[in-house]
Amino acid sequence: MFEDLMQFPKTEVSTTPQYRQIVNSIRKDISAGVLKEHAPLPSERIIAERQKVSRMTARRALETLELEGLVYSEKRRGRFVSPPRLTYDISSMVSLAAHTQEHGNSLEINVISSAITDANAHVASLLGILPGTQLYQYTRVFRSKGHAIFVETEYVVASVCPNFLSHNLQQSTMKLLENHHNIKTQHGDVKIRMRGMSAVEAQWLGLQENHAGIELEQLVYDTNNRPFCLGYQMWRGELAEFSARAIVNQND
Amino acid sequence: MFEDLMQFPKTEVSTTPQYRQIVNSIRKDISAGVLKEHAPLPSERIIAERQKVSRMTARRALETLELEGLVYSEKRRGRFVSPPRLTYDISSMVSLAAHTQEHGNSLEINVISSAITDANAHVASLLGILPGTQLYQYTRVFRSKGHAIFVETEYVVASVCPNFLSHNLQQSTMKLLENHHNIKTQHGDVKIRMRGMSAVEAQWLGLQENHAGIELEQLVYDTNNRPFCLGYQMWRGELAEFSARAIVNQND
DNA sequence: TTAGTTTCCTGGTATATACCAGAAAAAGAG
DNA sequence: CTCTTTTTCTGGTATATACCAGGAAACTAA
Repeated sequence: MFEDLMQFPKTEVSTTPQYRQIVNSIRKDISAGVLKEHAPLPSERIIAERQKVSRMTARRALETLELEGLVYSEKRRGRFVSPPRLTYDISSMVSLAAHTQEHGNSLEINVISSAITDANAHVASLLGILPGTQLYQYTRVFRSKGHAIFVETEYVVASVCPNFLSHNLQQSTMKLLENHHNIKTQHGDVKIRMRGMSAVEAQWLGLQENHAGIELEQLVYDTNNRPFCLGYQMWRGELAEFSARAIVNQND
Repeated sequence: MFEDLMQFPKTEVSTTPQYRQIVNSIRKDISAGVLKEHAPLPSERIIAERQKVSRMTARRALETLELEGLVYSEKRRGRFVSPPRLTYDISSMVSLAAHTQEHGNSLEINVISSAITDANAHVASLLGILPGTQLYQYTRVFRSKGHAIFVETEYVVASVCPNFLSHNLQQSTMKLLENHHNIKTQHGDVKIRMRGMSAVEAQWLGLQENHAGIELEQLVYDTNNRPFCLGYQMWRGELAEFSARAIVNQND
């Protein structure tokens, strides 16, 4: 299965570091399809043995592949080949859940927690409300084919949608608010940044702490131009791709 | 200067790993302002000595801080505190160069290379031209206060702007095309993804290979709805934040 | 068959050591 | 004072070893 690893001529005095040679070899196997998506990679110890390097060197090679996004690791289970990226169109504020389901790709939603809370200073200032105002807060994990893609925490102003939490949260929030509370979304302000995951986020996604991810902050406005929902999505960086359409400001 | 590192009670039998305790300690110093932006962190050897851990453990702590984006490293010079993120508004296709300069933050542009090339299959398909069509290709590094932020490679269809490369490329491309070639930008399709840097990209930015970054792919259309410019920006992930505005599709 | 236990395998943490290459500062020469 | 050389400091690579904790599979007793 991992023949390429064997053939690599280590005798050849190369200036490229050993760990990087291993990286290249595995990368080749992945792009050639020898290793398919979600397939387990050889373990640190096995690579060390086959390549005649120390385990720490093998480890470094695998960690590099993780950094590149070609490989992901689950806590103590092993390392696996990353599947192709999932594209999320942030310009069309349509919830990913609705979008993906319409296109046949299943997207499972797990509700981790839901509660009524009081807005803290940060959330309050973004939502334009007073600190202490009642909010619905809930956290959901989104999976595709059994694999966690991202985790989302949303804050919804409670006064605009009484008994919100009594609904089934395993669906698109925007559609839920539209159908049951007559709130129409007008637009959203989105911010995207790269960030290391916190301990809880990593746990929710079944990953190793400090896994690199992309955070998506969404502030959603209703047709009265008032913000009513704030969401934070933490995506596995290697699985995500975001698309947007930029319109030129004519009076510039 | 690094007093906090000394006081940390390592005797306290904690379940949190030593390297993570060091991470927390340094993180505290950064958020408290003891360590200011671009300030050098103590070296691996010094941390190892002071904290009475092996150098590899100190190293792991510093690498974790890099993953989190709080710290960046320059090749063999040392590690430094990351400055605050720079926000780039992808919705208003205004070039970052123009935008930043209007707001007083200087943004220096270094032209690394510029040439006339033939479109390869990939670029051609995106630009809607035939492979082999002549293109202007140029690479520029963008710096703020002397620190590299991102590197950009753009491909412009040569036929629409003769003698394009004779202009000074140390300015906004969109404005240049508008002023000298009467090409007006209408909109752009943007894609954002996290990626490890290639060797050259890292070199251009003065960073270590496999530094995590964010790639921004921009396909720019003119008022005839024809794509004329393709750009790839590689941002230092810890320094970038992208904002966009999403408009809801009413007939959804 | 099923439920529980044991064993093996995985990565996670940690140490101590060694040498290399490049950046930068210190020392020396003119 | 400037230019060159040397030394020191930085991270980068690499080895060999050790023990731990949790997942998974195999084995074992009901």
